[in-house]
Parts: sequence; structure tokens; C-alpha cells
Amino acid sequence: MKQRITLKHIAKIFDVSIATVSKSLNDSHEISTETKAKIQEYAKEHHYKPNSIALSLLNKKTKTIGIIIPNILNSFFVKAFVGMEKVASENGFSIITCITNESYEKEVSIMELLKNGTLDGFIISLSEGTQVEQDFSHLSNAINEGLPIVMFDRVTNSVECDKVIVDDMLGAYHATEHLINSGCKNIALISEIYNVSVGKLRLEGYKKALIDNGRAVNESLILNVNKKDDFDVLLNPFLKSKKIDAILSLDENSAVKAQRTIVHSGMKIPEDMSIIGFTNGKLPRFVTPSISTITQHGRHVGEVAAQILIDRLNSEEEDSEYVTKIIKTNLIERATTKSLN
Amino acid sequence: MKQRITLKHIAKIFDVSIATVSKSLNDSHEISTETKAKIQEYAKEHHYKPNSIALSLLNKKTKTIGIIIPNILNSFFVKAFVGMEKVASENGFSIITCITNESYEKEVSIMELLKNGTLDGFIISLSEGTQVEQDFSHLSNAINEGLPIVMFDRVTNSVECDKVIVDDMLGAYHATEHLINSGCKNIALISEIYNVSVGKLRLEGYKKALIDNGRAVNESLILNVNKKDDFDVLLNPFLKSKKIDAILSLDENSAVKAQRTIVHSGMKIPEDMSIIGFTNGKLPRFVTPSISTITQHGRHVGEVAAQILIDRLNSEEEDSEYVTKIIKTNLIERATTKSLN
DNA sequence: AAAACTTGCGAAAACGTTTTCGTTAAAACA
DNA sequence: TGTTTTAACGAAAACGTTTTCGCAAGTTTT
Repeated sequence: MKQRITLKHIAKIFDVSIATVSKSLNDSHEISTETKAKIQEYAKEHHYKPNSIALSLLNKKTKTIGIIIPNILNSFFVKAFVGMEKVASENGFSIITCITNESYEKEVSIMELLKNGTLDGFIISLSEGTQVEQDFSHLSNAINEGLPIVMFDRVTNSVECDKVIVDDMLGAYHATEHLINSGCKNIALISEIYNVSVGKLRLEGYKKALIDNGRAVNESLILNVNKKDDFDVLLNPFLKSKKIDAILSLDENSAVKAQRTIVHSGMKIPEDMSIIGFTNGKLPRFVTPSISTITQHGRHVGEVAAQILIDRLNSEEEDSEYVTKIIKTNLIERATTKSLN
Repeated sequence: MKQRITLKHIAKIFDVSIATVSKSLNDSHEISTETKAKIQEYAKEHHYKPNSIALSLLNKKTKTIGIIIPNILNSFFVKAFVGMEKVASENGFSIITCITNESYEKEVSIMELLKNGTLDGFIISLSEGTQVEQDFSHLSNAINEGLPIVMFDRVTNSVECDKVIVDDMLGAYHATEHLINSGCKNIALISEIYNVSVGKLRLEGYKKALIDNGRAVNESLILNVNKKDDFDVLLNPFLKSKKIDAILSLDENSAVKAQRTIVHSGMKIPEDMSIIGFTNGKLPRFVTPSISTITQHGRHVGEVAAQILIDRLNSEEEDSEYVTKIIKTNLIERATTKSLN
């Protein structure tokens, strides 16, 4: 194992000071052209690379940002991640990734661990546990210690920082309206994410659309499910008992599972039953019949979040205002909805 | 923005030396119990955390590993990633993630960038570009410079290092045999990954199974496709012209796309046409009919890879032998294959 | 009472880099 | 010739930490 080459090594070779080597490699005018030339050549030949740890210590900047996501086995978060990675890499930043598995404790301990100087800032989407717990001190502490945070998707009003959110309410609103306009009478809502902020916003959008269109909100048409629930068992009686003819699913999983159950039950899609889901992964696209989906532009969300953080890190002034960017959604009409005309 | 608290701050407060503070916080016996007590208390109250950049510089260890993957929008790689993140986090390691987008150039430049002291080691799956280019000097250089590498899934014999591979050949072999034993006569092979090592191994397994079972290898039944190809256009004439009654897809994408094309063509699955794919993501499971799949245990692959690297980093002795772990595959029988009895 | 040992702490080096501020010698000027 | 500029380099501080070694005072042993 070769020792990594340092300024000191080079200095010894040419019998000059470390300062001279450093300046030579930075092409300083203080050093004579010949000295610079020979030092630069030697450095190149021996693949000298400045130790970035030493630089980080000196500059108090690491050019590294932390990305904390609840769960990466989720097409929205992976896409957001891809967007962040792209922007970070384009701007010369590295990313350290952590997965909280929806746990508040893990989120807190990760942030404690990472507030040790290795990071210049955070991008985070809150874990379900944190949104239940409603304790955000680990975040405000980080901000107080000078670590900027950008929150995306699952955010909270209790922390002041930059935010990138999806227009969940409007997305659900439009989807619901689409179902209404295509003739659906009893629109059910299924959610696996009733605990998290975006789930609540989508629910609001659903209700508002009903009311704005002169329908009553029927709470018995709202079904909150858990990840381990058996959909067939849960959904079949639910659908039959209520004369439901449309489902708005607030997350990707429940949309796909509902579609399966309905396909197996023999109902006609979309004639007897319409479905709209959230999050445009491969799943709703490749399933048969393909599922109409509200796309959240996950990749774009990630890009914007990363760009905001990097801009803040690169800007000199400390006190620029926090921004909240809202990313619009789109309804992708596929085979589980009737078209409007 | 509060300044981060350092040993120096604490030293000034109690009018002692930095050394004393450091030793107190590390509970050294050299320091009197009272001094230790008051310093520890103050440190705790003010949330002192050692600057890990300074420690990294001192110890020449960062407790950070780099994970380089070709593409994270791929269920195998995400699962592997999840496994690595889990093991790393359990062992107190952070991970820096980079995505090469299958590009050789990006892979090289990423490694150049990261060989700057920020990482203790790498876990990498080769990009398609690298496997085409067959230039691995960026990897051997890293190893020569003392940065251990664990390669997983897409590996090469040209670099000596720890490896974790999936038993692709045997997986394809068993799948092919299953198709033969269930009565299929003309088994086609479709691959989007003919360029990468694992694609070649799977192809070998397919051929070997045919030969071992007294069948001839018919090269015209082997179809290499590209990501942008239109499957319907490509596949329909292919299937009709060759009397094909089974397909072995070497990757997840082509399996799902082939299934769609076949469903649309009206053929009966699995009576007229059997399908087996690779990589057990959500897609093959949720699609109708669900696709029989060879699972590669991605998560386990990731866990093993990370554990090997971390063990090597933690071990004192330099020269422990390189290992190659082979992870067995399983065939998950679903609705696109006939059962054997 | 002298010698040896213990306790409690500080100075300084080390990790690798950049940068500010000398310092020396040669060159330019008066 | 004496003074000022300029060119080329080095010393040292700084980033935050750990650790080795040394030192003084007090304590124990002979």
C-alpha cells in the first residue's frame, strides 16, 4: 500500500517549503515560473491530490450534504433522490444518504450523528414517526447550529426553513373532480398514509372537491389501511356495502392493491369502478389495466430541493429569506378512468 | 448562528489546557475526578460533539464508504443499496452514494474525485460503459493507494478484490430447465443486458441447460434488445416466426414488457407461452398475470458486500485474503409458468 | 531526611492544507 | 553610491483533535 503523496513529500524532494509547493500548485504569482513548472509536473506525474479532509478542516466546509429519507423502496423518494444526486454531482457536492425507515428515533440519532462537522447541510423528508410525534427539536437545533435544512414533501410548519412541497391538495382536488365529472357518484378514499402531512393534505383536497361540487363528504367512504392489512379481506365488503364506483388512492401501494382486488372481483374497470392513484412509478404504468395517476414529478422535486440548498451554501449572505417552492402535480389518464368527453 | 463549541472554548472557560479537556471528556485517569466531572458536565450541557473532520485528519479514517451504482431506478440495485445502508449504519459507517448512469467516464471521474481522503473504501457495481470499455485502471489504482474495494453483481476478473456475486449462471440454468421440464419446446431468450457480465453469465446458463437436456442452442431464438426499442414491434414478428412457447428474460424490464406484448397479442399464458424473468421487484409481482421470477436476493447481496468491506476496514492485518461470495438465486413460480406436476 | 513514586496537569507534535506576513537578495531608481 | 522596488521564497498560524512526554508538587517509602 503506497502512502498517499502530500505537499510535505514534494517539498522534501525539491528542498523547498511546503508553502512554496502549495503556492506552486495553485499557480501563485509569488513563485518563479521554473519552480512552478517542475513542481506542477512532479505533482501531476505522481497523481497528487489535495487531501479534502484537511481542506474541510481549514475551510469549515465539506461540500457534502446529507439526505435523509424515510424509505427508499418508494418510487417517489427514489426519483427525488435521483434528482438530488444529479444536481449535487453537477455542483461538485457529495451526498451522504440515510434512511430512517419511518422511525422518529432513527431520524433523531442520525441527525445527532451527522451534526459533527461532516455535513454542510441537510435535505430531509420527515419520517412518519416524526410526524406522529410532532417533535422537531432535532431539526431546529441543527438550524441553530448553522446547518441549513431543506425539507421536501413531508414538511412541517413548526420549523422555519426552505421547503419544497408537492401541491398535494390541488392534486387530490383535481383528481376528485375528474372522477365527479366522469360520472362517478360514490367516490371512496383509501389511504395508507393518513399519518403523514401529505396524506392529510390530499384528504383535504378530496373533501374540498366534493363540497365545491355540491357533494356531501361521507366519512364512511374513507378507509385508512395499514401496510400489513390484507386488501382483499378489507376491500371487498367495503366496496359492496357502499355502492362505491370510484376510488381515490392516496399512495401508490394502495392504488395497485385496490386495482388487483377489483380485477379479481370481476368488476369492470373503468365502467363499474374508476381508480386514481398517487405517485407515478413503473407499477401503475405496467399493471393491466394501467392505473390513472397523479404524478408528483419526484425527480424535479429532488432537483429543486438540492438546488436551493446548494445555492444557500454557496451564497455569501447569511440571511437570505426562506423560500417554499410548490411543485404542481399532473393527472395522467390511463385505463382506470373514464375520459371526460 | 452559534459557533460550534470546541475543546478550546471549554479550555478557556475553566482556564485549563486543551489537553486536559480532551482527556477529561475521554475519562482519562490522568485527570482528577473533580476536574473531569465539571468539564464533562459543561460539555454535556452545551452539546459538545467532537469535530469528526479533525478526527478523520488525525486518524486517517473517515468511517465513510463510497457506494457506486450504475442506476438506482432498478429494483435490484435499490435493494442492494438498502442492505448496504442497513449494515453500514449498524456499524457506525456513513455512506456516500454516486450514480454512474452506466457511464464509464462518470465512473472514472467519480472515483478520481472520491480518492481524496473522504472515503475509507468503495463498494461498486460496474457501469455498462466500463464493462464494454474493459478498462479497470481506476479501480486497481484505488486499491494500490490503499482503498479497499468490494465489487458486487457486475464484477470483473481483471481486478483482484473482494466480490459478491449472484449465481446468475445457475439461476438461468434452473429457470431454463424448469421451462423444459414443464413441456416448453422452443425457449427464446430476451436480454437488454447483453453488454454486462451478468447478462453473459445468464446466457451461458441458458445454453448449458439446453445442451445438458439434449436440446440444440438455436441462436435465432436469442434476441438482444435496447432500452429504447419498441417491444411490440420487435417481439410480435419474432414470436410468430419461430413457434416460440417460452421466454427467458434476463432482466426485469424486458420480462414485464414481453408479458405486456404477449397479453395484448391474445396468447394464453402460461398455456401458449411461459415467461420467466430476472429480478424480483414489485413489478413482476403486481402485474397480471404475475410473472415467475428468479430472485437475486438483492438486499442480502448488499448486506454481505457492506459487511465484507467493513470487516476489512476494521481488521488490523492488511493482507487478509480476498473472498468471493456467491449468493444463490431462487425461482419464484407465479402465473406465467406451468407447474411441474 | 533523602529517595522514589504518584497525581494532575500542560506543552507540543501530528494529521495536510492555505494564507498572511516577513525576509533576503537582486534589480531599479535617484 | 545610497535608496527604494520587486521577485522569490519561508516561517508560522490556523482549522480541532489526540497523545506522548515532561514537569512540578505532593506522597510514600527507605
